[in-house]
Amino acid sequence: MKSLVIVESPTKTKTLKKYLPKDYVIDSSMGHIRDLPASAKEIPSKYKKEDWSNLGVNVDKGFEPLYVIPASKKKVVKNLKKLLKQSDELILATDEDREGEAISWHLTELLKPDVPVKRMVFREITKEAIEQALENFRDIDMNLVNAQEARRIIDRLAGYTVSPLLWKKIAPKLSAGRVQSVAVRFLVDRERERMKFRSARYWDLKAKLHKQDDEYIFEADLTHLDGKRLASGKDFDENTGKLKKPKSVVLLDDKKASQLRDDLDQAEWKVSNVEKNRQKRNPSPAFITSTLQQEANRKLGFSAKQTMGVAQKLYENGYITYMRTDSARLSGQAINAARTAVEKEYGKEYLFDRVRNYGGGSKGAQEAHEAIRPAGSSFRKPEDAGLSGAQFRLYDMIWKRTIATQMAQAELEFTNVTIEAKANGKTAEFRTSGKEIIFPGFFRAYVEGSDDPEAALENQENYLPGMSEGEEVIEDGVEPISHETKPPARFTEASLVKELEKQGIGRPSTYATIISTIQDRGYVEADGKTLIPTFTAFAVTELLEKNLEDLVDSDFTSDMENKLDKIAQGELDIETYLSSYFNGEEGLKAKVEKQEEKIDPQEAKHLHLPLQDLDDIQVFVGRFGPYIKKQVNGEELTTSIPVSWKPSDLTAEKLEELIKTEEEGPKSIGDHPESGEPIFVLNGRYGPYVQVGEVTEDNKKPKRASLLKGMSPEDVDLELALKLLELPRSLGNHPDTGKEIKAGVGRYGPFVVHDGTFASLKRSDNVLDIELDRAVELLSEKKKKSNRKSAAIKELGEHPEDGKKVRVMDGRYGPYIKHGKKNYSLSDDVDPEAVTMEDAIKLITEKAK
DNA sequence: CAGTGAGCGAGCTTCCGCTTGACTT
Repeated sequence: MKSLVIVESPTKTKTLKKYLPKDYVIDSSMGHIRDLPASAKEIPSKYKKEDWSNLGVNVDKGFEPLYVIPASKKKVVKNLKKLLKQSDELILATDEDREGEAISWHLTELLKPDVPVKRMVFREITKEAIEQALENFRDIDMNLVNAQEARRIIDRLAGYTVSPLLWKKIAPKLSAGRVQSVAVRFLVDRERERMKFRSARYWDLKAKLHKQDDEYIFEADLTHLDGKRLASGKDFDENTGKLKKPKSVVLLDDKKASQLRDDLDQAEWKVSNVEKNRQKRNPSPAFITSTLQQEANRKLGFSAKQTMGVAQKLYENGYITYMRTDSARLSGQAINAARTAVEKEYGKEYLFDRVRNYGGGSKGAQEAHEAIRPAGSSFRKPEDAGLSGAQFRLYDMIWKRTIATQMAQAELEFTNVTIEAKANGKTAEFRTSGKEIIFPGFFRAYVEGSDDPEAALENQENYLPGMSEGEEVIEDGVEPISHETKPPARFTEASLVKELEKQGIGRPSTYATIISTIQDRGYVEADGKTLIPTFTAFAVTELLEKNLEDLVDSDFTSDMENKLDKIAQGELDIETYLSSYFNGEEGLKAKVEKQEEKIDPQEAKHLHLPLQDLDDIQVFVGRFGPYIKKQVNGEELTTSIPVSWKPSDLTAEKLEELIKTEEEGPKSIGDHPESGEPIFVLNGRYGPYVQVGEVTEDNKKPKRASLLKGMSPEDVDLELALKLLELPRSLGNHPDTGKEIKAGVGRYGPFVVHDGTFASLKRSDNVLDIELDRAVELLSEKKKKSNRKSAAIKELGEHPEDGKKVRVMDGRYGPYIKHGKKNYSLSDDVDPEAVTMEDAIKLITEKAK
């Protein structure tokens, strides 16, 4: 008897093969094999005329979905059909969650088996688990399949009815969805808080102290003055920068702080209180997808996408368990392996006396897989695993975190000491605290990273000499310290994934793509690790908040999950649910239709940013990017916001300035000494530039030149403008060859050129006043390189996505990155020695676009 | 490159969740 077993992932087929009888044929579906049509070209022609064809769901007839096989899956289906013909039995072993159940159902629908069909489920691939699964087949759970279908249809209806509204009202190709719109709103909301934020400055004192019989100097901070608490960051209102309760705290400014320091000059310093307390710490749960992405981002600087690429490789090569999971649960096998490793590596005293297992993952977790951990029944030590580069670093982190779960608690002792300084009738209270690690426990293996640098200090020791109440200490100087309150930090990929997961939005398989999607749609730009929402993000979020609140509310997903649970329990009918969402007066369809009439496109493009004193300047997003508008003397003036500006860069002052240049018209800063034409400083889409003469009707383009980086329009005088317009300019002739050397600004920045050889200027050079000697120097540096053959500067390791080698090379035309056989030059302002794998990957993906 | 912020109009854009493709140097 031949059985065909279908799983979701090809890697699983390999491991599963070991535990299944020899005559079982195992193959994979590669995820879903059928779906609603993704685009117009996937809609079968016989449905194209239908009103609902674009949705792929017959909303007029019971929300019947139209399923198609995407081109990429045709081969898979054909192959599975062939294999099934040769089999006597079909065993569906897709994942044990909502999506997995649906995949099994789609497989039966497509393969139409005329042999017996069995559903097999297991949560770990071990001999016992598989043997048990083989004896406990069940049927496909149609309620669960219905729940998945409802989820799929809801997402489609929401996404494909609201997105077109955005095309009509704001800009084509925009998108909205249950997940992405909430993610974008998180970013926009945080940015609004930052824009409203008003910083405050306050001062305190830091005292250097030592014991009478001990030279060790420690520091203590002023916390109270004459019994009243000193103001610190949390006492200030974020939106005003003023104290929330001015009467209950003491606020020191620069002068008062210095005065107090002088007053304390003759003070007596005495320990007034010593408190000790011990605390125990438990290790974090084993990794799930979201926490792995966060830690790799914090500790290794990987993006979510990179992390998943590296993890995929580790998984395929049998180093780790499945990397897309929402459960922190460790199997019995894993716990044993971890405990064995702890004992071997750290000794028995580091082993936790009980088994520690963190069941239950996040909100809405489906727990089809266990935690991400080293594969197998005994863990390979990272150093002995034969890994390098990114794979080694990620595996090492996973190994340590897993081991740590079975390690003893860490024990810490905190000592808080209060010291009083009395002088001139004033009592100043200083505090200091020490931290001692009594027993490191799991700290030996693993300490969780943090987005907050202050919290990262948590696990460091902080020595403090022993002191007792009443003891006198000696002052070694007191210094006023100024502090500034900071706005809430922008999201990073790590903190966004954390927030999404906390709200139960998105799934392990989608966190990385959510971030890509919102970037691709132009809602977000990454600046290093931070994610910054664009003007478009503000416009879209505003429109949704005002008109379709559900879609930007994270409660929508939790509400949907509750309904899906009911469907999965057989307590709610799928059509009833979908109809209540889509039809009726309060349904999505009617709402969108109503908004389509109601919303004025011009008003939808009008941003309401939390800016103060805007004085009727209005901000819009338009076809050519963001622009501003103001009525001046009955006339409507508009002008572009330069492309490099972010929403949070806007201030009333800067916008006034833009309007002013527009209002005054092109303002001449003088006439060209030769032609006599006026020279203007103008503001264009790419920022400020200078122009000679007016634009005439006859299509002739006037001479123009952009301002250089860091130049401000009001600083441009005639002399500077002429210099800019002169580029490329001649520097004279090369002393050796007699040929001319020119300086100019090109696509890759300022350069000098001689006899067809270009050399980029360094950051410290200025193209406007660079002299011949310096140009010769730059060119000869370049020449030295050109006489050499390319040489490797640094090996970076393997690219996480394709495993090809990445290295930094020094070539004839300057340093470049070599990725497989492709080369990418580095710009001159980066230090080739300091290039990291992360930089290289960024460059490669950018250039590949 | 760069100034504008409108409109002709066929056919298209868009969602979320599963999973990894590989024609040749």
